[in-house]
Formats: sequence, structure tokens, C-alpha cells
Amino acid sequence: MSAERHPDHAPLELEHFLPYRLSILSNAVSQAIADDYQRRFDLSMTEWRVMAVLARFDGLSAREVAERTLMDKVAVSRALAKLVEAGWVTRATHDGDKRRSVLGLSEAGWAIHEVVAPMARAHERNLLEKLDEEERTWLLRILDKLQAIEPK
Amino acid sequence: MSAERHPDHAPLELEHFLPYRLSILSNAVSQAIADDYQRRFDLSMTEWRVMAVLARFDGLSAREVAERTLMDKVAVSRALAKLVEAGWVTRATHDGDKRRSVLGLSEAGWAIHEVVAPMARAHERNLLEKLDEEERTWLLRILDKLQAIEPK
DNA sequence: GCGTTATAGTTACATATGAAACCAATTGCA
DNA sequence: TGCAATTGGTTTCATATGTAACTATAACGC
Repeated sequence: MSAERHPDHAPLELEHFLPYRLSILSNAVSQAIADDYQRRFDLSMTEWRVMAVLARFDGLSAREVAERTLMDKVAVSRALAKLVEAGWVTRATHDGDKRRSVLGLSEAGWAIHEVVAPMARAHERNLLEKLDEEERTWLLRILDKLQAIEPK
Repeated sequence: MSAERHPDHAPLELEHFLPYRLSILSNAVSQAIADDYQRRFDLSMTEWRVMAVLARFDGLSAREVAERTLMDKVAVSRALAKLVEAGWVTRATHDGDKRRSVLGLSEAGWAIHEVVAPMARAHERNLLEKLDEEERTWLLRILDKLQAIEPK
């Protein structure tokens, strides 16, 4: 075998390195969305994610929120402190297990959600519009495959 | 038009929301790689990225490193402080412009690079192996398209 | 030449994040 | 029962990161 184009130890070309590209793209996308609701509601990405899962699953405990968002429990605890303080999330104690909290969106929380969810969807749509139908299909399929493995 | 499947204001399903999926995947991938070299060399992701571009482009200034890595100059400054201190990067002053630094990998830096670059490539290969040839082609094409836009 | 403006890089401060220690309530089981 | 181990959640501390202010040098306009 002769001259390899990319000997294993040769300098990485970051701009062609898949993990780097994913990271750049992902940050650009998430940041663009977060900028929006951050400015309008002083809502961080982690806080928004908590609200999003509570919108779907009312009555979760903090641990369950952490599972659903893949955030760690400290991050969830902090997000909840702020959200409850802001009056966007309600917190009660579980009957029969006083450790657990029972969480949900308040009226005000739902109002925020009604604004932010469409904003988030619009950003996603905007992104997907850069692709044609075939590409979109492949992208979803590829993501499924890659994600099926990673979260070992 | 009747019952929309996803009214714009309905709760987001995070696990199907593209920006969220990208974020999860990207973090999992980058973190898996970083864990490796972090433990072995006490090297952060930002520091490794700086080393990677210096391996390819010897003699860059800090600002140029920032451009190539898409990091901001403060992050680069901090990474360089650590890398120079560790003896992995050399820093001189540019002739004719005393503001500029002239950066490069030291012998020790190259030695690290010889270990880390193959590690990084192995992770990437491992990831791409989850896909078949057709999927890989589409993935690159899709990334090109999505990235062509974002960095507005 | 000389004051203004711009640029390279660092420092300082404020905020975010993660790991470990911690408290309280619950469960398991001898 | 009663005590050891587990679990839900918060607090603490150490580190990371971003923004703005700052220092030093260089470039520009006149």
C-alpha cells in the first residue's frame, strides 16, 4: 500500500471532521433559537427544555424531568428554582412520597409556552427548508441510526 | 383545513425536534472523544482544537487561531496560556508587529498530537461505520447544505 | 509628526455548569 | 420494629465560559 491520503497521525482538518462539524452546526442552531426567547423572556435553554417537557407531561417529578431532558438533576433543580420563582411552573409535594415534587406549567407558564413553542418550530422549519424532501428523509434516518448507538 | 397534527403551539416533542436531537448527538460524540484525551493529557476540547489548527497551520497568530476554530479570542487566549505553560505550544512575537504572536507546536506538542489525532479519527470512523456508504454520502451533503446557511 | 481610530491580546468580573457532599424521606430486610 | 442502603432534591465549591474593560502596538488622516 502506498501514500495514504490521510495517515492517521496527520493534522486533522477540523472543517471536515464530523464531530467538529456537528458541534458547530448544533451550536449555531440552538443558539439562534435560544437568543430569541432569551431576549424576550430571560429564559435559558435549560429552562425552556424543562418547560417544554412539562407542557407535554404534566405532573412529572424533577427526576423525571431530568430523564426526559437528558439534563442532570442539579441543572434541573436550578432551572426549576428559577421557573417556580418566576411563577411559570408550579411545584407541589407528591402525596405519599414527600421527597418527590409534582410539577406543571402555571397559566403564565402556558402563556410563555404558547409563544416560544411556535418560535422554536419556526426555526426548525426554517432549517429543514434548506433541504429538499429526499434530504430530509435521509437526515432523519441517519439521525435515528447515529442516535440508536451513542447513548450507550 | 381540518385537524392539524402539530398545531404550532402544541407541546414540542423534544425527541423529534431537530435542534434538540442535533445537540444531544453532538454533545455525546464530542464528549466521548474529549473524555479520552482529557483523562490522558488533561487537555480540554478547546485546547485540543487549538493544537489541531496549529498542527496544520504553523505560525498563526492568536486571532487567526480564533478564526479557524470559531472560538472567541478570550477562549483562545486562555487555551494558549495553558498550552504554552505546559510546553506544548511555542509563542514568539511577530517581527514588525509586536502585538501579534507567532504560534506553533513544540516537539512535545507534536508528540501529543501524534496520539490524539488518531484517537479522534478513530472515534469519527467508529461513528461513520454505523452508516452505510449511501447514508454517509447523504450526511456530508446535508451538512454542507445546512452549514452553508447558518454561519450568516 | 501627531492625535484619532483600529487591532492583538490579556485581565476582571459576572454567570453557568458539573461533581461531590449533604439533608430528608423511603425502602429493604434481618 | 429498626437500621442500613437507596432515592429525590438542594447546596456547596471549584472550574468554565462570555462580556466588557483594559494595555500595548500599529495604522490612518491630515
